[in-house]
Amino acid sequence: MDLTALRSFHEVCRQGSISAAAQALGYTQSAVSRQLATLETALRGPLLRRHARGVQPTAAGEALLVHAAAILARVEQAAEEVAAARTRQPGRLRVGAVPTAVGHLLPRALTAYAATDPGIRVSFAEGVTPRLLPRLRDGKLDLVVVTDYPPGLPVLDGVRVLHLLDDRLHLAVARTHRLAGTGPVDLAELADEAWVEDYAGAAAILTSACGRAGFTPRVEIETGGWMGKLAFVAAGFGVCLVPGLLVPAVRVDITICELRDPPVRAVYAALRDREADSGPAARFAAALAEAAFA
Amino acid sequence: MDLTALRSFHEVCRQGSISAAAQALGYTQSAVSRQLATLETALRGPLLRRHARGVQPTAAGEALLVHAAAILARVEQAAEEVAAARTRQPGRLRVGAVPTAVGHLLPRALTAYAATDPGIRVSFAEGVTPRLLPRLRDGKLDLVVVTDYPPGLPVLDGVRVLHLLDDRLHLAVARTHRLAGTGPVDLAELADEAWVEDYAGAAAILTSACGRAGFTPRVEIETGGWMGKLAFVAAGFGVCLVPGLLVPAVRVDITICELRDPPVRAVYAALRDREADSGPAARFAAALAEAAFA
DNA sequence: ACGAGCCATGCCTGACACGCATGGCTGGGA
DNA sequence: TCCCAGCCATGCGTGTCAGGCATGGCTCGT
Repeated sequence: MDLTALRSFHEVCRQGSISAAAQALGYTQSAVSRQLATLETALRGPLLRRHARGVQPTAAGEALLVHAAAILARVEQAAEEVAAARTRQPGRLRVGAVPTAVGHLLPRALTAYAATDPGIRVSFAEGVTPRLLPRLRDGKLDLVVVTDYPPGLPVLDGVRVLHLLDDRLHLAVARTHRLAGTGPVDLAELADEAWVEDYAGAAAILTSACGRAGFTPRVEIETGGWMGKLAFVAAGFGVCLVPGLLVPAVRVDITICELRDPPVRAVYAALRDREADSGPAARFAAALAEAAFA
Repeated sequence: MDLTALRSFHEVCRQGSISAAAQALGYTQSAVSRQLATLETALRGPLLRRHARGVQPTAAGEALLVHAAAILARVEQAAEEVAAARTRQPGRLRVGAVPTAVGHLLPRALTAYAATDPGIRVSFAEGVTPRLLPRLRDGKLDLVVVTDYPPGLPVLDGVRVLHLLDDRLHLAVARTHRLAGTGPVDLAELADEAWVEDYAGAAAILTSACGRAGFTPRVEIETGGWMGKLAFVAAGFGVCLVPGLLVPAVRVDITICELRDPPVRAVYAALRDREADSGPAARFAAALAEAAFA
C-alpha cells in the first residue's frame, strides 16, 4: 500500500470517476488508473466496479475507503504536529542556578547565548544544589548551575556534568571591622570572631577550613539567604565567607578581604545526557563555559 | 511522506540504530539513511539526532513517532479489513437482538431495510445484552439490538452504540387479577404480590424500582424466557414487569396495566466502529432508528 | 594511537511512475 | 438500429527514483 495510491483511491471514490479524480489531483487518467490497478494487485482483488460512466467501490473498496480517509487524515495531522513541534521546541529554556551564580555568571552567559539562539526565551530559577538536580532529572528544568558545596555533588543517571570554574571564597566584614582594608588574611586570625551562616548545613566548608586553621568557628547568627546574611555582617554581628562570584554584588557597607590559602568550591553546569550534544541547553552550557573562563 | 520511510523511521527509533533497523527491515544501512534524509526534507528539518553509536529522535521526531505508529497500525488494519470483506459471504447481515426487540421492532426495521439492500439476506439471533456484545466484537454478529438492562451496557472498544428509544416498563397481570383493567398503578400497591422473573440477575430493575416504592419484591417463580414467564403470570402465580416493546405481543389472557412513574430502560443498536458509517450494518441501524421513531 | 562501530554520500543500475496515444466498451440520443 | 460521446485499460517510451556497493569521516573505547 502506498499513500499516493490511497489518496487517489479516496478522490476517485469521492468523485465517482477516475478521469475527474485525475484532473483534481494533477495526474492523467491513465496514471490514476494504473495506481488503482497497483493497489488492487497489492490487496488481491478489485476495489472498484467500472462502469461506462464512472466507478463505484465494491464492498472491499468501501471497507478500504474508511481506513484510507483515516490514514490520510492522520498523515496530515502528523505533518502538522511535526511542524508545531519545531516551532514550539526552540521557544523556551529553563535554567536553575545557585544564587551566587545568578548574580553575575548567568547574565554574562545570557549575553553570549542570545546571539546564537535569538528565538529562545530563557527563564531562571534559584535553588540549592540538592534541590536543583532532581528538578533537572524530572524535566522541570533544562539546565542547572550547581556547586560541590557540601553535601557535595550527587551523581545522577542521565545527567551530564560540566566543570565551569573553581571559585575561591573570600572574607566579608563590616566597614568598621578591624580587618577591613587588610589582606590577605590568615583564617587563624579569625578564631575569636562571631560567624554568620545561612544554614547549619552550609557551614561545612567553613568548619573544615577553620579546622585546618586549628579552631572551630562560633556561628552566632543563622539566617536565610544572602540578603539577610550580608545585612547582619554589615551591622557588625559577625563575619562570613563569600564566594568570588558574589563579590561584585556585595553591598557598599561591607568590605571584602582576600584569604591566604582560601577554601575553594567548584561550579558546574548540569544537563540531561540526551540534550548534552546539541540543542539550546547544550549551547547555553557552552555560553556558561565561555562566561566562566573570562 | 511515504509509508516505507515511516516504517523505517519507526524501526530506527525502536532499535536506536540505522544499521540495526536496516538489517531488521532487509535494507542496507545507506538505503535507510537516505529514506530518513528524504523524510526529513519532506518534513523540513531533522527528526533524529545522530551520535557515534546510534540515533535518538528529536522533539519533532518524537511527535512524528506517535503518528507513525498509529498510521502503520491503521494500514495493517485496512489490509485485514479488505481481506475480510472479500472472504465474508456477500449479501449477508447477521443481527442479534434481545427477545423483546425481535418481537416487534426488528420486523418493522427489516421492511424498511429490504428496500434499500435487496440483495442482502438478514438473519436474526436472540440473546441477552451481555452475550450479544461480545459476539458482535468477535465478528460473529454484524449488528445487535441491546438494552441498558442490568448489569447495564458495557463499553467495548471498537463498538459504536446508537440510542434507539426509551422503553417504559408495564405491569402484566392475569385477566382475573384484582388490578386487571385499572391504572395507572402505583408500585406500592404491589408490595404483597408474588413476582415472576426469568432469572435472578434480571430482577435488578425490579428490585430497585420496588425499593424506591418502599418494599422488597417477593420473587416466587424463576423461569427462563418470556413464554414461560408470561405463562406463569397468566396462570395467576404472580405478576411481572414487561417492556413497552413487548406489549403488542402479549397473550390474550394477560392484562397490561400502565405504571405511575414506571421504570425505563433504553434500547440501543450496536455495531463495529469501522462499519458504522457505511455498509449494510449502517443502513440497518438507520432502518432501526426509523422504526423506533414511528 | 588505533581500531571498531556507525552514519553520510558518491556512483551506478535496474525498476518504476507517469504522459501520450490508442483501442475497447457502454449507454444515451437521434 | 446506429452512431457518438464519455470513460477506462493498456502499449510504448522516457525521465526519475530507490536501493546496493564502496568509501570517507567522526566518535568512542581500549
